[in-house]
Amino acid sequence: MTKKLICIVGPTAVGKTAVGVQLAKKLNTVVLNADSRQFYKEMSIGTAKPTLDELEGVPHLMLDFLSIHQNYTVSQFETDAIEILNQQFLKKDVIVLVGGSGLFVNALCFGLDEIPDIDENIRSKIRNDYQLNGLKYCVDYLQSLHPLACENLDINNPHRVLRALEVLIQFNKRIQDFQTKSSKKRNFDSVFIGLNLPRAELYEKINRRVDIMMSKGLLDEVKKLEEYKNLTALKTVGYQEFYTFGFDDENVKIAIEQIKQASRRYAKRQITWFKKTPQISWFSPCDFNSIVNFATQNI
RNA sequence: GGUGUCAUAGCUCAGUCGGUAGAGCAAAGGACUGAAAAUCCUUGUGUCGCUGGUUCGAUCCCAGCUGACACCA
Repeated sequence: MTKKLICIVGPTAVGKTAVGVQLAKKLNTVVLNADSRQFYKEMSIGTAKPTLDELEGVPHLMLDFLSIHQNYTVSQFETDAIEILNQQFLKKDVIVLVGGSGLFVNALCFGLDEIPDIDENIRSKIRNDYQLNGLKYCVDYLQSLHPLACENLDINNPHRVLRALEVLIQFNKRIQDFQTKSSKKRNFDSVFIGLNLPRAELYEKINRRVDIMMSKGLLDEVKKLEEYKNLTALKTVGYQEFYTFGFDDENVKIAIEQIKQASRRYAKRQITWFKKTPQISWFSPCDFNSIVNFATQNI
């Protein structure tokens, strides 16, 4: 019998954690986390990481296992998660994945194309070039290295341009030529459960959750991490806003509104992402019975 | 009570020498392969406060009304 990974996906604050825990209990299994900011030990309140109580004794894997000082990438996640799944599938026939980071879920379920690591020197030189000379310089540089380097490339997007540059410089091969768009074969089947709510209701929940985070002590957590605000992990909704606006009363109020807004926008992007995955069956997080029925029928 | 200024997109405001209007923000939609809670792209019809008047034609000029603000009593 093929092992099953039941993936619970959807926008932030929709209620994935609770559904995941309940489903895992029902199926007597564990939860694998695929929320890229809940990896970090130092960030808990602002990432809505489930508390010990909320875990209800269900083991959670890949939660709270990294330091913000470690560089972590999607491809490392792919490797680590596959290894953990292999171990767990020795004992379990079904595992529940809970996560809002679409790229990470896809990396695990469908795989990334293999691109070897980039030399640190090349990488930092490119970042430096970008800082000094700007995006247009990088695009021109790309173009000068390969006439078709910008084909199907979002040249307005610094992340994409810098990545394309580092790959081209290191391997003398365009990143597009690494990208096969084909899925990797996995030794388990993925079953996708999408959670969503009417937009107004979701936004209500998001706003309320930010207020709850504040009452749980978000401000202290954020202040404690301020000296690391330039780390990638801290480039996160709920943290950056305070570093931008500051900590006195007036600014805290502004930052809270900004966090709510950024979270709503983030939710919107997540919905856009997951909508294009045709394998997903959509449910309301309140409709737990249907979710259980669907899950049990598909394992 | 008097005088003046203002009233245009969800918000803040431009503008039309009279030919029914456009920015920023918000919002919506989309993209996404090693920074992804990141990053990027696209999208602007609204009784131009209300009622009349002048005019071929008024959001624009005139009058009255309503509301906001300022100053004077």
